[in-house]
Amino acid sequence: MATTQQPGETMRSETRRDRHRRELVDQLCAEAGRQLAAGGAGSVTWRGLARAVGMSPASLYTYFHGLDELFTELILRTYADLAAATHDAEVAHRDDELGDRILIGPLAYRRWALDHRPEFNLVFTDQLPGYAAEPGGPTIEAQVAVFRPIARPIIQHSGARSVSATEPFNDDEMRPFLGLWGLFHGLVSLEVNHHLDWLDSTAGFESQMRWAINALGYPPASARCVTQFETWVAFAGGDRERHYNGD
Amino acid sequence: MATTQQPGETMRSETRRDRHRRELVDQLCAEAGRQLAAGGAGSVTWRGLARAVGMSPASLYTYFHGLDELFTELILRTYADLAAATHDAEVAHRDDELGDRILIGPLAYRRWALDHRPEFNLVFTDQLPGYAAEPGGPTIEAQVAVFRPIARPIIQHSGARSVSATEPFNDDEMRPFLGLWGLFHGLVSLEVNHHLDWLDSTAGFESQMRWAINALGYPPASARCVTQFETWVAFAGGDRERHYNGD
DNA sequence: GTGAAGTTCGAACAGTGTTCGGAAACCATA
DNA sequence: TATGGTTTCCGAACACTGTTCGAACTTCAC
Repeated sequence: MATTQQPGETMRSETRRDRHRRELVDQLCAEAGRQLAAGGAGSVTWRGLARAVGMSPASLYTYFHGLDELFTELILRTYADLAAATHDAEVAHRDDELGDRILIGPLAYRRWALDHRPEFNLVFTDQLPGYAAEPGGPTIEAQVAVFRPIARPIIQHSGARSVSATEPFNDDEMRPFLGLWGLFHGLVSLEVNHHLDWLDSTAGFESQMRWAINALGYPPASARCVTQFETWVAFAGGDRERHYNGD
Repeated sequence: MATTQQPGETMRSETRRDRHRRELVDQLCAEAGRQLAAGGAGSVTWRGLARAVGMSPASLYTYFHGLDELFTELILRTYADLAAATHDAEVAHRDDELGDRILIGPLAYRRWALDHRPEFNLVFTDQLPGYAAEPGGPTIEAQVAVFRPIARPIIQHSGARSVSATEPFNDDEMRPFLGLWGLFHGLVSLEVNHHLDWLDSTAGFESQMRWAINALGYPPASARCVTQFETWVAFAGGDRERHYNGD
């Protein structure tokens, strides 16, 4: 269980144990993320994790109640990384025209997914049996944080009231966005799992998204939008990468 | 390795061992399908399978080279079951109007997925590390068999030449279908993995599909199309179920 | 300094996939 | 029908896995 400072508690100074605990939890998550990226969810193992940090397998139970709890923490951190990717992309292209701003979100979503295939599957498909995010749980907010930057251009354009950066969208605001989400999530999900290897999936994704943006009544994105985004990723994308691994 | 009669071999009468082998492979796949449906891919286990059929774990290596080979066979059989679902739905509604025929495919796709969540994830996401279907492999044809009945109304309507039931579609015919596939696959994938629990996903799916059919320029599906399909599933769907489990 | 709380570890248990050698059963052929 | 080769089956073993327990050890708050 990742211990976070409860809001009601008295603010005590961080003790020596607390810092060690915090650093070790980060180290464990980073190592788990490495094993996940290397060999998929099936190859992140309790004993291997203990071996990587030089401790006994039994000792790890001080920091996580078991493999399930470690996976939920890993899911939350992966959500945060994906949210950072979509957020950074939206911020970097905030001054572009509307069509480009709408296209940027799905592009960032796809780029992150193709660079983090096991993480994408870990977050979006049930790898463990019988696991379901409880309605009030932190998974929901993490999910909203992923899609807020993608939906912001649309909602800012359609809605009369402006949308603040921190205020979460409610269901009514999310619903018209459902179709677009389904489309690019489906295409990305198929591509991540090698179901679109028989075609030029990059061009296919771009053309499908342009068609959808047009069909929804928004102005078309510029021709240079995709290449502009890719060059931005090439320069700014590397910085975030170290941020994810936590070391 | 599921031994099938090679076309070049001399046709010998099925010996006692051959029948026993065939029946046991079917029994193993059926049992694996049961464990998969019950607890997800992680809970179908080699020793548990041996226990279920009353044999030693070592003996199973006579029929499958290992857990990976059993999973690929299971994937193929699951593909066949999903293909049967979409095929049966298309055949049953072949005389409906164009809009309804287009909507029926995604409805059948979604219905099967919600009734077979672990199977859906097994087929469409990489559960094992480093597995990728080879280009000429049987997975591709199995995938085409799933989508041929869904795409048939569209291709029959748009293409000048008629499409036979057995002839596979080529890439050019599949590409305009990509957007629709991405849309309903994405929505279903999200729904299967409990990412749409916060809304009425049934109504959302229906409205999104109707919108897409309209945006693509096809006539709208009738209002009673969905309820008609569901009642058809309630009567005819039960028959196919036994067909899948193989017993 | 003292008692409580947190941390670490070794040992053990039950479970897993897989390999190997030998003993049966089966089957085609002589 | 007897023979020889192939196929099937099993017990034992190996190297793993997640998890629990109890006892030592360290750190913290008072």
